[in-house]
Amino acid sequence: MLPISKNWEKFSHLFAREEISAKTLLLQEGQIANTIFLIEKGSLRSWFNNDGKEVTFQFFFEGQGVSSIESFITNEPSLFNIESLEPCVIYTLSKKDFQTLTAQEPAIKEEINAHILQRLFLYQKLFLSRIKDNPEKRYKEMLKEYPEIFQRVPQHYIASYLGITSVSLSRIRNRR
Amino acid sequence: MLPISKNWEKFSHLFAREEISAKTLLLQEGQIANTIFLIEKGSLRSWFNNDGKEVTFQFFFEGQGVSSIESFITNEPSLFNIESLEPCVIYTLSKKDFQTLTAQEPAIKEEINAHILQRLFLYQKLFLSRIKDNPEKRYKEMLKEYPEIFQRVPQHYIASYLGITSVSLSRIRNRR
DNA sequence: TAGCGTTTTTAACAATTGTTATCGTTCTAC
DNA sequence: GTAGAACGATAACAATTGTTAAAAACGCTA
Repeated sequence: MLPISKNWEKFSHLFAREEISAKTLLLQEGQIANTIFLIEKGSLRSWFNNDGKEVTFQFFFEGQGVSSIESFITNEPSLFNIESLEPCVIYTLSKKDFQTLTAQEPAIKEEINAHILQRLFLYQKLFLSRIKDNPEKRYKEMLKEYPEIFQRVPQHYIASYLGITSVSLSRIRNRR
Repeated sequence: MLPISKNWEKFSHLFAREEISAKTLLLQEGQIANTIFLIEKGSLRSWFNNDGKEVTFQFFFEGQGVSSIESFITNEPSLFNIESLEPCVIYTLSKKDFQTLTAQEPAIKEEINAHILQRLFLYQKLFLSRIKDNPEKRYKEMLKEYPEIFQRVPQHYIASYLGITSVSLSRIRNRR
């Protein structure tokens, strides 16, 4: 999630509003990210292909800013796809405009750096969760912490996120 | 690993040489880290207690700088222990001296920031490995990438690092 | 080198998850 | 509104891992 603050609002004219349908690919694995997306309505997920299997590893909702920020910053190919889960209203910001913006507003550069740190702390947390907890415990943790996700996201994506098959998640959910 | 560079050498007088035996606790979970360790000889591991079970999650060798850098910087209690695997020769740097040092040498502050980023990228990599790969694949990856670790580190610590029991690792190793 | 604690292997069994397939149900696009 | 795709539950079976225990191998040191 990019922290969208006052700093950004002054530049709202640089953002383009877009309506997209569900399952729209906003960024493809291997491409260099040249856009930042802000979600006004709807949800996105990031996923990558692992030996023919989709692995979902993050969900995004209203108010969040989304990008393959590593790719966006370093110009390296993105390691993952960004795709809509529902019909969305998003605002897009091109890299060119982003550069204009950061040049004029160093505070935004700081925000981006803070954002990268946050992302990486998230990975740390997720990694430790994988070490410590089995799939069932991770499921319960997720249900407790982010119950709203289960209301909006198809279960097989959540299974993928939890590192198990949808069959296994279905079993865990119906374990008395 | 802290990248120990020329910047540090000027301050070698601030480091205290210490010889420690195997299985010495250098930092205890819950304590605030107030020391940075440089390994001249020997090896360390970081681990934490998870419901009574030790979980090892990193190994350190000669030339590496080690600390619970998050705790050291933020003064929050460390989330993990640092313990010697073998008899070691280490150099220790106190937080006080470290602060003197960073005040005089901003480049070292930069190094530390870069180090934190590196650490977090490591978590990202490890997290994705946990998502993508089963224990057997992670073992093979580790054997290919870091064969030297297997020469020096007891197998049950490696098993813990891979997220499996030592029994399971033994089975995987002896799978024809 | 003898003894003791640590580490690794092996075994048997239990629990969990994966795989494949089927079957309703729900969603979506036309 | 209907057809086809997507989704969730379930079943049967296979594969993997966990658990517990015991024995074998190893390494240190007295």
